[in-house]
Amino acid sequence: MKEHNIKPVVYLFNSLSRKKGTFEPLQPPHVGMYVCGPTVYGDAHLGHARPAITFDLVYRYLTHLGYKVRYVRNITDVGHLENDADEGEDKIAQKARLEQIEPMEVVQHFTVLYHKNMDQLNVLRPSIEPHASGHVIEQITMVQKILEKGYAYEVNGSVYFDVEKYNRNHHYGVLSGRKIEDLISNTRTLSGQSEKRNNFDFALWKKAEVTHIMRWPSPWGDGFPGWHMECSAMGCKYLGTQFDIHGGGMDLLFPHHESEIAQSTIANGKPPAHYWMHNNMITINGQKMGKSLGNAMSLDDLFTGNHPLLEKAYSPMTIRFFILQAQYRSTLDFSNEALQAAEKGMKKLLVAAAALKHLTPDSSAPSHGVSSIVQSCYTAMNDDFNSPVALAALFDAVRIINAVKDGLSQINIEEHEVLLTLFDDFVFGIMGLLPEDTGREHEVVDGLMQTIIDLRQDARSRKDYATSDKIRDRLQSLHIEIKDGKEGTNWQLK
RNA sequence: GGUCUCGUGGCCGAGUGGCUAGGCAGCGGUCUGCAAAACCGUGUACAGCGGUUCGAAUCCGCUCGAGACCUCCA
Repeated sequence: MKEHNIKPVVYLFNSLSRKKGTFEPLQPPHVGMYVCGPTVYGDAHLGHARPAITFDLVYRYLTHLGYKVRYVRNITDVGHLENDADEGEDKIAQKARLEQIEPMEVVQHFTVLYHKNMDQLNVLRPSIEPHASGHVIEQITMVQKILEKGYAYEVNGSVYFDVEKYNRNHHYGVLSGRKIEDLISNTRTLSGQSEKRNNFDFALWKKAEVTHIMRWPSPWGDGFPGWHMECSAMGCKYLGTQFDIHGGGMDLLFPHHESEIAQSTIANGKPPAHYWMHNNMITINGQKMGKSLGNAMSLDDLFTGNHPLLEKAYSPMTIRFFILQAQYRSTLDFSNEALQAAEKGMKKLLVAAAALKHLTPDSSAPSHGVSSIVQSCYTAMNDDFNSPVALAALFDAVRIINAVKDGLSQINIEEHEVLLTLFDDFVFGIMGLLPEDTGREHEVVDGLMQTIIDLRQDARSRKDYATSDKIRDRLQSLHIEIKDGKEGTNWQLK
């Protein structure tokens, strides 16, 4: 483990117990984490950013603490069952038919787009990113195991999980808090239902109709895997039959994760994950944002400002900061006002981070109590990854940095070092924020700006304010902000 | 209908029994040729009603309101 003053005891909220508890990996220092990734049949939207950033934070923080994390996040490219007019048709296949192109072409297109957007958000790539389509054999094998154990039945080329039988000696509903009796009256009528023994049984393998494009051969004929199979099969393949953390959006709690638990428990003799973590939803006007609700905002829309709900474009880092300003288990309400507040707050933090590097420490300066800020950051993150509280602590440091920068206070060498480390670790390493103007032309621009600032300074010393104001106004119209301070003049892009 | 969650100041958002969360916006001041930025100061916020307690935003009950899941979804 990396050396820290703070004992790295992480408390996390486990959806299984609905309580916070200490995080104890099965095989420390190794941590296995599986997170449900995107179905690549449409643009990546704000809703995809939340789990990606949430679990990126978890990944970064656990890694920072010294854990060796294997982070697996899947790409769903075999589709799930659609539930509109084309009931039962594979999502990917449906889109492909519409566009008259190959399903895998659709998959490729949206996978590339997803990766691009995630890179923009500075979300680290997971250790392994398995595709469901590349693991059909593993899924078939797992279905066979469940059949052998007698917890599934084949009907007409499809295989279903026998929930009622499972529930006799297990609890189908441990995760979501449901009771099987409640499910009986509440399950919707779906195609193929008549084949099922009970309408709450779920498909492990589904027969492909002749028109179905995406299909694979199996012992039960041509078909495709059931909705929950891929995560169980791939999680098991790369992390073992039991691993530490399984994550995803709250909307996946039931039936997806519940069913994963059931089928893995039968296939492997034990439930798959020790800790289940679920991020909450992003809302628009208090309502969940979702692809199927038609109110989803794509990440490209956000980044370009090209959407009727958007007053302006918001940078990827603004989106990241916005998401980190809420604890992952809370809903986060979207609005232009909130996004603009996040934008300004983040800028303040990043400007201070840059200024920190150029502070001149004073060996005789008294202490600012910086170590308590460091402690607060760790305490916050250890408490179920409470990023907003950690950010609040960082803003305490911002105040100190600005005071020193303005010559209103001094900082000693030790505390300067502590702050440099803190910002490297937390702002950049753990929160994953990036300064936004890190172009290659940066140095040139810097030089040009310095020249202009010097000229303006000359004018000012001649009291030629007409010229100095003209320079400032022209720069202003280019969204370059001139800031005169005690230590000289700075500039930044607005 | 069933299961569950939430309701915090102008906005976002932490906080789970007593100690200033924080950010944005606003107001007053310092600095500045003017400004911007920064800094300092500034808000009797916890949906309502009742209960427990020396003490409740925090625990309990009820009422009202909002949302999620039960169907693919992050």
